[in-house]
Amino acid sequence: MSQQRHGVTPGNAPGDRAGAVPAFPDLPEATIARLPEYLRALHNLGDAAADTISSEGLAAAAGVNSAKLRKDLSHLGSYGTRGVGYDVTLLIEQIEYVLGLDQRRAVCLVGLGNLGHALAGYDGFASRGFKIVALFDADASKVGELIQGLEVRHIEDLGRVAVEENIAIGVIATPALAAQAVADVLVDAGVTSILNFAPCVLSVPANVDVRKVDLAIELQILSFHEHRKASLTALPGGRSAASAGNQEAVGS
Amino acid sequence: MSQQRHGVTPGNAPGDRAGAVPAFPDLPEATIARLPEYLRALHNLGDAAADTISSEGLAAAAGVNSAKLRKDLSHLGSYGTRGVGYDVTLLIEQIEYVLGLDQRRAVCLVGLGNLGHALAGYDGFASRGFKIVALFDADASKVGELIQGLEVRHIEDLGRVAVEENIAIGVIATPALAAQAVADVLVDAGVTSILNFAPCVLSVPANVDVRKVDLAIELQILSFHEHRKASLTALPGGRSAASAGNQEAVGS
DNA sequence: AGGCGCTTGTGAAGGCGTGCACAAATCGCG
DNA sequence: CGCGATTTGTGCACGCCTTCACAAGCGCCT
Repeated sequence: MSQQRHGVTPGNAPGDRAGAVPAFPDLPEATIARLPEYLRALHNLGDAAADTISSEGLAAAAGVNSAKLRKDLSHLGSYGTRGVGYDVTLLIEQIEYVLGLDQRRAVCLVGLGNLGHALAGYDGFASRGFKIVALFDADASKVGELIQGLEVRHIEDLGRVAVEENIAIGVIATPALAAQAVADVLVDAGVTSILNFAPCVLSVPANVDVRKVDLAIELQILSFHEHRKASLTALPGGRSAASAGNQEAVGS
Repeated sequence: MSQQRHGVTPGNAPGDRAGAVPAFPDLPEATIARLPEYLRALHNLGDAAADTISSEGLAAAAGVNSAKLRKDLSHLGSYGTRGVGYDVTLLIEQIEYVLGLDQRRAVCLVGLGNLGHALAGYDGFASRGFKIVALFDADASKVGELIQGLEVRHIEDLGRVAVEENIAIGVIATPALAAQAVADVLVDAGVTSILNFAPCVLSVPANVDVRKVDLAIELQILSFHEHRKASLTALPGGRSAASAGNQEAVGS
């Protein structure tokens, strides 16, 4: 599910390999969403395994169909060798290049409640190449607090600092009521990507990308599936606890 | 994008309204994912506005196309009145019923690091009808700690407690290496829905639903769009800061 | 009572994504 | 040097989802 999308108006030459410059083959959104998963799987494998991997193997590690994986990778060029597989190092490089991970992007985090605190200290960001360079909150009592070596600043400094530090990505972890105002400030400061944890819809200009993570929505979706499963009572192979271990392939 | 899905094998009578019993019109996954969003919008509106709302109005509040909203709602029956709109209260009731929110579902949370702590205290869960009834961690030094009035238990009690408390949904906020083992225990204890925050693929039986939230992946997707935007330098309406305020409709 | 405006519900078309199945390509071995 | 085993890259068909456009239905006003 692509989240809030926008007109892209690309129109590049189709067949040119991504040399080292602009010019993007416009990738399907679904593919883009899976590339980070492939990348993670590659890093896990790269630690221990051989220097080449088949589409079947990588697909299993990433939890997808091998045909899908091949098609995804084919969109960014031919970086595999028939009869052999994909060069792990080269593939990592390519995916990181396409995702733009070779360039450090400055991230700021707004809202340091429970969730914001956790995000500020989340290992996953740093270990995947993102660095939070500034923290903001509206609560004066939080300003000045040190979190992971970063000082919390007042939100009124957000606009200025965002410009100074050339921040590209803003993370909103404020209450819903404050989120739109924060987004407006971020946009004015030139931020063009927003990750929104507040449970609300954000209005932004068309050139700004917004992705939303709503924890409660995820639970509600699971709740639906629970409800559905519960309404199918009389079924073979019901609810008896399966024997230990994981005996199942990872569905599509 | 539906996450890890599984064969459903439904086959219900198509035209029957959801009276008060089982029998589900199998909703499209995409629709299910949007229902919580509609529900939130309805709650926001219900506080202040009239007791009826048009598809156009609700669609705007939820950030979607009005045609899509009507089709989504039509899947769960005709709860609107032509020429008038949807009865807010009735619609809320219906969506909550379909999502199974009228029944409290017990949730447990495993892993009380940074993220787990935040999730344990997250208002959004309680306010949307979910109640975390148990906390678990493998770290003995965390066991016994009180968080939001709940005592952290050792993970070896997970299986027993999950059965006792009839827990339906498990939230995994452990490091990636521990996640699969935790999932196995949850599954053995009869948990049939898992929300996974660990950056890894989980293997579970086909009757268990898994949804995954990976914060780093969200950032990487945004990073791609940043990269793409940056590679389209020479464009009209470039990067000059827009004037204050939000001047844009919320794209599809 | 009749007509008019408004809004829902839906048929149909188009686009996107998935997965199969196979041709093309590469390696290794005899 | 040729052959077979292996694996990538992709043409094609199918199904899901989105979007448009419009008929059907409802309430209100005259």
